Amino acid sequence: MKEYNPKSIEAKWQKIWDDNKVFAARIDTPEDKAKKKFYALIEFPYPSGQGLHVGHPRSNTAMDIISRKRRLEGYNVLFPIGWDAFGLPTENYAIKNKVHPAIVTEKNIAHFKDQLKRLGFSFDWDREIDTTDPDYYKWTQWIFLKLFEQGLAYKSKMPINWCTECKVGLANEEVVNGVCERCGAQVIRVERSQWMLKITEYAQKLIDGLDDVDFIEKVKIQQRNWIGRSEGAEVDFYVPAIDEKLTVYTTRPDTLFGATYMVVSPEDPVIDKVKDIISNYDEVAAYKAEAAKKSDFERTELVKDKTGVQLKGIYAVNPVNGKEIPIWTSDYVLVSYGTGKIMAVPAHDDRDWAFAKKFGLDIIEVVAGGDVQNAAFTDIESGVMVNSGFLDGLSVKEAKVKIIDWLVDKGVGIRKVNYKLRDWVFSRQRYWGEPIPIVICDHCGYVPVPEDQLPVKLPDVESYVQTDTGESPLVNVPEWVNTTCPKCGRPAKRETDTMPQWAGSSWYFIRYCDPHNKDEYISKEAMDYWMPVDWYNGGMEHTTLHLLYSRFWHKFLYNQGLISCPEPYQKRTSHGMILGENGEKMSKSRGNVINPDDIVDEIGADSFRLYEMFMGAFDQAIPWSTQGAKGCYRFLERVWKMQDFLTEEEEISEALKADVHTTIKKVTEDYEKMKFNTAIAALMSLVNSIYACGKLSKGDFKAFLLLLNPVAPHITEELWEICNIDSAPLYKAKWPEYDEKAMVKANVEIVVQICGKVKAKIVIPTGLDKDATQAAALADSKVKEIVGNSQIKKVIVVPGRLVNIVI
RNA sequence: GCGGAUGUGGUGGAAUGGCAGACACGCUGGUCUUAGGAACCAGUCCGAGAGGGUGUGGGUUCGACUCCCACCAUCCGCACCA
Repeated sequence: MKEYNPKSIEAKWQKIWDDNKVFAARIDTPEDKAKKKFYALIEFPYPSGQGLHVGHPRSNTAMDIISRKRRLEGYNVLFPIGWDAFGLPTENYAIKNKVHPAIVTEKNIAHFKDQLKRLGFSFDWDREIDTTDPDYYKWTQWIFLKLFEQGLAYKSKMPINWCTECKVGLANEEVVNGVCERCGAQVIRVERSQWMLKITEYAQKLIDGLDDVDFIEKVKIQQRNWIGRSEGAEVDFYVPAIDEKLTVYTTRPDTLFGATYMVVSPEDPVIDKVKDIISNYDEVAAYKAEAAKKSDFERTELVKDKTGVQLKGIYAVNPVNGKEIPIWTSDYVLVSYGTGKIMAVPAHDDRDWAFAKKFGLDIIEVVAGGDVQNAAFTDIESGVMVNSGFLDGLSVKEAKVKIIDWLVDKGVGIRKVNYKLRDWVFSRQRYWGEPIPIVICDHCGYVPVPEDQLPVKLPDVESYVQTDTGESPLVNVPEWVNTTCPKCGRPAKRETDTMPQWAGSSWYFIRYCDPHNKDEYISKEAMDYWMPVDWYNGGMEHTTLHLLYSRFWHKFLYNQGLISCPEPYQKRTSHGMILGENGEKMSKSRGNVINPDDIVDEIGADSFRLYEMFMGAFDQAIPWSTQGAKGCYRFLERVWKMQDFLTEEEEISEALKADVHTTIKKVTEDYEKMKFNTAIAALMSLVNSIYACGKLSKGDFKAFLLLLNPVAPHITEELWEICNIDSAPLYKAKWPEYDEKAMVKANVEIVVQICGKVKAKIVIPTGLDKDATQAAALADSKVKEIVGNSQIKKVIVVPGRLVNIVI
């Protein structure tokens, strides 16, 4: 027997798989199409300069296991790979080192590809895509134009999140704790004209669609929370001084009788309108200026301490009782949610209560059950309406229905659903992104670039740095910017903003089905066969970003009749992070980064993959342990040496046979549930049993190799070949099946408890009935001794498991 | 504050109503060795033992890591969303 040499084995099989295109997904022949399809997807990597980190292989290996298992089960499997290559780090690197981002990208991709190939993933490399390839982003631009045609892409001057460091506008999703998700610099609000995508139009569809897909529950919950649907009413408050209605949004219309003042956000246009009417405009204007200066971070920091100014000299009329209430402005009311105005009910809302206490405003109880002078009473389950005219005596729930009917009837309010979700800021003032295919014409406005002129390619520029005003470096390329209007033919300018990183990844799973199509973004044939993705694994950090954005694009395409399924992903799972050996998040600055290359060099890809799957529960964060990885290498060495155990015997023992079948069942089921750690533990146990026997039949070895193959594909193929398990290679074999009958052993050990404490163990024949089991337990000498003369009150028998005697 | 999770040996974890600690890592002792950071063998929850033991306190049950109630701790996400 040769020594186990992972390096040569792995190189050998990777070449065989490649040369024979073993993992190519095809629908060329009727036989291909007759097969059941399985589309497995991982989030395509961003090819950063640092190369692959150990997080990538965790997701990749998991889906590789599922894909390999599916192939052995006879499915036609699509398991593609590509590059999400537009983005800031590459651009920043390009700026610093004065290299074209395309060259940096090419270099990084080559490095990533090399690293991934060494790990032996069964990707279909013929379908490799790259979001920065004009042949790819042509279709990204094409989809943008579809959105534009339907009015879902629009330009709007609005306050956006501006990163002071990256000098770039950010989506809400990219702002974390008031700082830039990427660089950590402060984010401030600035007014800018931006391209926006109307994801809000799909808010309800994005919620509803979750009912029809198999996503892990926490993903669904997080998406629902992020979209933030709430039901309530809009109510009009008349303001006599300007003869206008101010409309507020509330989820508690039942508390309308308790509204003692009104608050508008500092940005509300009504402030301008009352400029000459109110007596303290200077004070209000100063407050407004102060609020505008505050960054989001400062605004959230001051959560507890409420500020505000009354608009003195005017009041609003509560439609339900004609009461005149003061109007205030405060930054605890957000311009971007609801109507930007609220009715304040301090008795039943914590924020209003804090504000009212600070400024000495009235607190009127309208729901009985609390002590509203000491704290807001916000329980909506138990309260009964009081001080509320025709609502008195009703429950909160009943009052809600009745008041809305009343408001609608009187024409002073409507039922209203609101969402926290905002439209998606889609412009970036950066170079390394897809150009937005729009021409700005003084006469015609925003004019889409005609389809036959796509792609609008990125021109070369001298410098990738934004201008001082924060515009895209593309403005410095006059020969590119200056063009003619496709509509009227007069001189016009190209849009210089580019798309955000999220654009290319919002539809890449569609392109994988038909990556080389020059005429369409996907053919009908490929779409009908491959879509939707059957199983998508990825990180939780993408739940409210990529995962939501791509569902939005997909639903839009579905609405346009451009794709045949309403949801892109049938199933979504998520892996836990791999931490450094010290239990902290892996990062360069902490110096705890593990490079997969080093591990593969030392113990090989199979051991590396095995350890990544064995280290712990797949969905939990787990610290890396290089020692643990070496333990997996030891296991594979033991597997390697099993070739010496092979005998001509067909069955070694009944017990081993039962072990093999039990393991087939366990491993088959555990892989499906992504319980890779216990599947591998079962395989290790089986190896321990085989070692105890010291011999092994070919049939048992065959089953074992197939079970281990998805995790450790190289060593299993090699052993299959050298032990001559079959004339065809393992990758052409069939997944093993288990026989329930073979899993049953002749005898079984059961536990005898006395009053719930284990006192003895007895071996009885399998299948013994309750009475016989009980008799066997009572006949045991140790049991007899303990029971003695005590009276037996009760005996519980669980056949095949235990007997519990209560005395 | 709201939402979600997690809590078991020295470590990663297993067991989802039926023998707690499977499977590994580490450690201890041994075999072989010039050597061992290799390989193999034995041991390894605590306790001398009876017995005790899954964050804490209660409950349900013949029986609870598992189910119920209350609490504590840690992690993650969202956060003035009316």
